[in-house]
Amino acid sequence: MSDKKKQIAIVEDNVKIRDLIKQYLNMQEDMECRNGFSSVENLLQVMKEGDMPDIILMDIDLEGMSGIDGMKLIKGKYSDVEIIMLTVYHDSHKIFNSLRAGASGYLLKHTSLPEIKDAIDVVLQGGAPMSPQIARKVITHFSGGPSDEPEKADSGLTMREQEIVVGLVDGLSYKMIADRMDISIDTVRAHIRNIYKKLHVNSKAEVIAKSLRGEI
Amino acid sequence: MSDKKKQIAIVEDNVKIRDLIKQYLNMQEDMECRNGFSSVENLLQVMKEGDMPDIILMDIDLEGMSGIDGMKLIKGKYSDVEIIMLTVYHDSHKIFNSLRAGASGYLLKHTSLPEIKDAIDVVLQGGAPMSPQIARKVITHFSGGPSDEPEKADSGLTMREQEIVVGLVDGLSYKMIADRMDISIDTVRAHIRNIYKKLHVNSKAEVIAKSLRGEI
DNA sequence: AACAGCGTAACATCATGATGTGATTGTTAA
DNA sequence: TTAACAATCACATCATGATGTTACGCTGTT
Repeated sequence: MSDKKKQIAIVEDNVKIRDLIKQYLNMQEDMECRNGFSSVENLLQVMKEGDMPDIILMDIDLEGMSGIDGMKLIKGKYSDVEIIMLTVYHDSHKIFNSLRAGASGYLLKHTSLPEIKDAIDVVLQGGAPMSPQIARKVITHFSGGPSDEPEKADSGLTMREQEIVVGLVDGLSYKMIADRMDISIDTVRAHIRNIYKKLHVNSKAEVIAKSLRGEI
Repeated sequence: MSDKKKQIAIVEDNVKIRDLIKQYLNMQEDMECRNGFSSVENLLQVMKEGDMPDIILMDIDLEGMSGIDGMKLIKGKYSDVEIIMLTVYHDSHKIFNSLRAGASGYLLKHTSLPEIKDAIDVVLQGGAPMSPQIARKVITHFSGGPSDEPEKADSGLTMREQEIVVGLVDGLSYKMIADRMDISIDTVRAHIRNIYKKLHVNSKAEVIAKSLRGEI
């Protein structure tokens, strides 16, 4: 790691909070926060003049340009700046818009000063800090899926049959499935026969395709 | 919160690791880990008998059914169980498959025991624990955007070979593919040989699975 | 001109998959 | 207590898939 102090910028319109964070960061060995800004416009001004921070702590709810729009702009121009969103919002829309726009992390504002410091360290090490509540939303979003499938068409497969399907999807042969499930190959055949009947197919390939299309 | 101890289950094929975690969790006030399992199959057996854990710590790399497949099965049947994936993999595919399959958290295995305990607490409070490195990958994925899929893992398949793959995914036999493409069945065989070589697989099933996972 | 890669094709051989028939055990619901 | 169904296993047979080897014409590159 370079021993040069990392430059941190803060964009936050509440002066008290801003100065508090700024002071705290300046007490750290390895970071320096020269500038605090009350708006994205101000920050951009300074960056255009060549004063490039390594990491930006950005509030979402700002006067003028929003933090999210600001981030898009900044990421567009200076793509290697890391930006951590700092906000009171739990709102999923804001969170996902931020992440999509390229945020490196997303912290809730009740985060303590040491935690903010830790978050910055995490980003410097290539990680992404996230409050657990935020992570939960992200994951829920994933689970819900991008195009989330309405219903899982049950197909009435039994436990055992589903396990067989899993084996097929994993690309296993009957023999390997039999070994994995500790049953005979003829039993595997029997199950597969029943699966074919229930799914109205007649080849391994179709079962795999159906399964991976979420039609099982 | 209820004052009843939360039931934790562990699925991990390394007995040492499993027992270590189990012991540690049992030393906690508010959690109990009665059962450790070496495979998803074993866990499912016990769950089927009505022994329902609140949270499952699940290794990804297991004998028999993989942790990801296992999670899909479990989430399908018992959707309100929380599952935390525990793994050595940084591999993006595994991570996203886990999250999509409904994992409540994703920890790397070097995670310390107290951190695992904290992770469980986080889940119980409705959050989602995530190692910073994992969070980073998730965010990067988001930044890539939901609509665009830039990673078309090329695999270097030729036009003709891709047509063959389409045929396979459609569930066609060699003969049917030959007819559709108006070539001989031996040519289909030849193409498929080359496809297998390029994709490092050795069955129709694997090609179909890869293709439908967007890995081609 | 020589080389490499693609698309085409044939022949052979063994492994695997698909399907029919039939049977035993246990659990569950009518 | 039947009847239905899940899960287990066996034997048989034919179709399909996997893999090795070899070969020819075409195209683009060195």
